[in-house]
Amino acid sequence: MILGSQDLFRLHPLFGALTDGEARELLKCALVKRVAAGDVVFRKDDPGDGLYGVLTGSVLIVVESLEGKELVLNKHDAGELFGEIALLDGEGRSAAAIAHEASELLFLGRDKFLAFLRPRPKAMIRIIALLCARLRRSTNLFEDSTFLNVPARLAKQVIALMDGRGPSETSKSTQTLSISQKELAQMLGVSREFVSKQLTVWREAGIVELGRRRLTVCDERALEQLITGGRRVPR
Amino acid sequence: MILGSQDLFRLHPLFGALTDGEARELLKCALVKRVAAGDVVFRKDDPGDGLYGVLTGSVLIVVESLEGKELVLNKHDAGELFGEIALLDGEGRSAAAIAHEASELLFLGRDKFLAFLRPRPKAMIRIIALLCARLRRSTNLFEDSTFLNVPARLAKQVIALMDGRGPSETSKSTQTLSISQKELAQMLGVSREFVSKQLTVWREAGIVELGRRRLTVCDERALEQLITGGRRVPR
DNA sequence: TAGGCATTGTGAACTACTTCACACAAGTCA
DNA sequence: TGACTTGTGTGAAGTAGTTCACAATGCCTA
Repeated sequence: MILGSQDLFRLHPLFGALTDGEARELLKCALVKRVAAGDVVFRKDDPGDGLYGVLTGSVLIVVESLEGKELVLNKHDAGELFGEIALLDGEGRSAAAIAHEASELLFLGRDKFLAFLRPRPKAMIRIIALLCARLRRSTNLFEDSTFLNVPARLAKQVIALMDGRGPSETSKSTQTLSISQKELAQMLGVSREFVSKQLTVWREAGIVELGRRRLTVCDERALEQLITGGRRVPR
Repeated sequence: MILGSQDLFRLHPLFGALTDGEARELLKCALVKRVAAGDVVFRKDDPGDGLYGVLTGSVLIVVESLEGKELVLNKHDAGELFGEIALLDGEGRSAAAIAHEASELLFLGRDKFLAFLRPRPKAMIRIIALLCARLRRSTNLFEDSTFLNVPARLAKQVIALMDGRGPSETSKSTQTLSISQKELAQMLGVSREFVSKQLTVWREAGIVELGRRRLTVCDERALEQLITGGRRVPR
C-alpha cells in the first residue's frame, strides 16, 4: 500500500478522526524526508526534535554495543509512527533509527506536535495507548530473552514477522518472508551462524524452506509448538 | 519515611499540585490495603481494575516462567505508583505484583482514576512521562541482557540499588544493601549459584563485604569499571 | 536448646551458545 | 566476462553460564 502524506495523519489511530481541515493544517507543518536504505534517520542520544511516520518503506530501531554489534529493537512499516519517546519526555533518543529500505518519512517538529497535542486530551489518550503497547512489547522481549532458548525465540520472531505482514491469502497457506539470516539474528541478539544452523535443522524437518534472503514457512504449527516447548536448559 | 495516605496523592508528581480539597476527595474513593510479605497483590492476566501506590513497604513486579522460575522486573518503594499499564490500556496485568515486605498500599479503582484523569490534561502529560520512563528502563534492561555479561549486569544492578536508596550520607561512604543473593539473581534472571560465586570473587578483591542478606560495597569505582569493561564474550 | 528453615559457598559435570575459519553460491557492477 | 560483494552452510574449539549435589552457617521459634 502506498500512503499519501495526508493519509498517515488521517488514518493513523493516534490522530483519530481529524477533519480534512485539521489534517491539511498538520500537513503544512510537516515535511517529507526521503531516505535511502541504510541512511541514519537519527542517532542514539540525539535530541528528540520531532515525531516520524513511515509513508513508504520501513525503518529499524537499533542499538549498538561497544564492540559494534547491532541489536534491532523494532521495525516500523508504512503507516506506523516512531520516535515518540524522546519527543515526549525531552530526553535524548533512546536508540538509533535507520532506514531498512528506501523510504519516505513524514516528519513533524516537536513544537508543532506538542501544540497539536496540548488541547486534545483524546489524542493524549491514544499516545498513552501507544506507549502501553510499546511497553508490553518491550517487557515481553526481555521476558523471552531470559526464559526461552534461542530456537524458541527464533520461532516466535518468525511467526511475529508473518503476522505483521497481514494474514496473507488463505490462513493455511505457506508464507514467504524476505529477510536475511543476519537480520533475524540481530533482532534476537544472537549469532548469525546459530540462526543458520537452526534454520537448517528446521529445513531438514520440513518446517521451512530456505533461499537467499528468503524464508518460507511450511509448517507454522510446528513453530508454535517450539515456542511453548522451548524452555531454557530443559535438561 | 512514613507516608500518610493523603501524602501520596499530594506529593506524587503524577497528581501534581492538587488542592487539599481534591486530595481529600480522591482519598475518599481510595482504600488502603494492608499486605504481608509475600502476599499477591495481583496476578499476571488479572483485569487491570485499578492503580496502586506504595505507602509503606515495597512491592515486586514479577513474571514467572513455565518451569516456575521468577524474574523480578521492578521493585517499587514508598511513594511510587504501580499497576498503571493494564489500567490504562484495559488489557490484563502484564506481570504479577507481590509484596516484598509487609506493606500498606493505596488502591484507586479504575473508574475513579479515569474520571480523575479525563478532565486533567496536565495529569495525562505526567502519565505519559511515567510511561516513557518505564519504557526507557525496560529497553535498557533488554539491551544490557544482550550486550553485557552477568558480572557487568550484576555490578550495574548493585549500583542501581545503592542509588535507589538515596545518596546515603557522604558520597564516598561504603553502603550496605539488605538483600539476598537469590533476590539479586532473580532481578537479573540468572542462577543464584553464579551470583554467589561472582560476589565471592569481588570479596576476595576487596570490592565488597558479604553477610547474611547483606552486601556492603567498599569500592564503588571498581564496580563501575566492571560495567563498561564487561562486554559479552570478550575473547 | 534443639530442630528446622533460609541463606551462602563450592566443586563437578554439562550445555547452549559463541567465535573462528573456512567453502561455496548467487547477484552485481566494471 | 571476471572480480567483488553479500549471503549461506558447516565444523572445530572455546566459554560463559547452568544444574546438581552437598556442606556449612546463621536465624527463628517451639
